Amino acid sequence: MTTSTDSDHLLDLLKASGARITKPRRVIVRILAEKGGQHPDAMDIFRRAVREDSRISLPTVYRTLKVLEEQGAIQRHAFSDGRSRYEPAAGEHHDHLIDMDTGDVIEFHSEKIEQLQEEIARELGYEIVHHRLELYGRKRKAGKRR
Amino acid sequence: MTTSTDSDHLLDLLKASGARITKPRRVIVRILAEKGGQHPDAMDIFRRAVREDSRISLPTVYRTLKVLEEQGAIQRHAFSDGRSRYEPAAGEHHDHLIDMDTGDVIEFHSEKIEQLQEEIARELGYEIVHHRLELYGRKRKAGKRR
DNA sequence: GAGCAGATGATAATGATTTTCAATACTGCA
DNA sequence: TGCAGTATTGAAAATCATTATCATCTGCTC
Ligand SMILES: [Mn+2]
Ligand SMILES: [Mn+2]
Ligand SMILES: [Zn+2]
Ligand SMILES: [Zn+2]
Repeated sequence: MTTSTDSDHLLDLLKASGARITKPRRVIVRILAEKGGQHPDAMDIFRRAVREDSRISLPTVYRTLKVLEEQGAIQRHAFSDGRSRYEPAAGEHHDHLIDMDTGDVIEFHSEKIEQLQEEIARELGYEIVHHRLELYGRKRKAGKRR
Repeated sequence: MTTSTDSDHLLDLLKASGARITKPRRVIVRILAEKGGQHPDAMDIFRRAVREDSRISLPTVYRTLKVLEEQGAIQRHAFSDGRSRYEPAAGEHHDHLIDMDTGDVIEFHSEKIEQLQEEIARELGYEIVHHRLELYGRKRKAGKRR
């Protein structure tokens, strides 16, 4: 169980930024550090948070997420489903493949693609600040000819 | 001036789907087929439309855009600025580089990247239905070392 | 433990997009 | 060309996710 550690890391980032460590923030940060069910949206987090402390409000969830994002502690993604989804910014950069049937989010990374992107931007006279690469697909059915 | 032709093409697609060719639709389609100022959002289109026919309403703009999208006549993009942006689905597939300072949208295409995406999805057991690749950057300043 | 700035919850506000619904205008047909 | 019947429209209200307001509360420093 690395839960405690990851959670503490987020709290440290918060503290370092001069923010106060409040009860709601403890709960929200703990949820973000949880292993299963990644890329939750604000409502997902809110629902889980309420289970731990029924007084927590949705605005506080949003406010905490915003602070964490500004601190670079978490990342916000806007997949094509309206809401924003969040994930701790721990690991290295990666992009996402979204299962259109289940909604599952699969992470991947291609150094080749990353480099090609840089190359393209350079040729166009630009410097990439950030990018977004999302693949939307469905599981390949068995019988693949060829 | 290919304007007339492009516009007519969109109208044909509409007609083919059994939709009625109304005055507002003519105006909106004409605007979408215009050459300059591409990737307009609904409000952009609405403002231009009102100039041609002050009776046109925003909901009608949205409704027409939706019909056109369902017909595959136009594509909707959700760049990271809240609103959706539209463009005729005429040409070949391409991705976008957004100038973070000016908001300019530059189109590009990399067959290599497209193939790498397919490869990655296949390895993960998926078939790509569609994808989204957006580069956000700023113009590279002169003095580039190296 | 007191004091105060920052944080919270309840509630209203936003902004983009969609829905409702009565009035209107395309279209195919007489 | 005239009409009926239905798709489409405009005005206004509703949605949805997210943010702002503001009075109250609470970490945190001394
Ligand atoms: Mn991820
Ligand atoms: Mn484009
Ligand atoms: Zn990437
Ligand atoms: Zn592409």
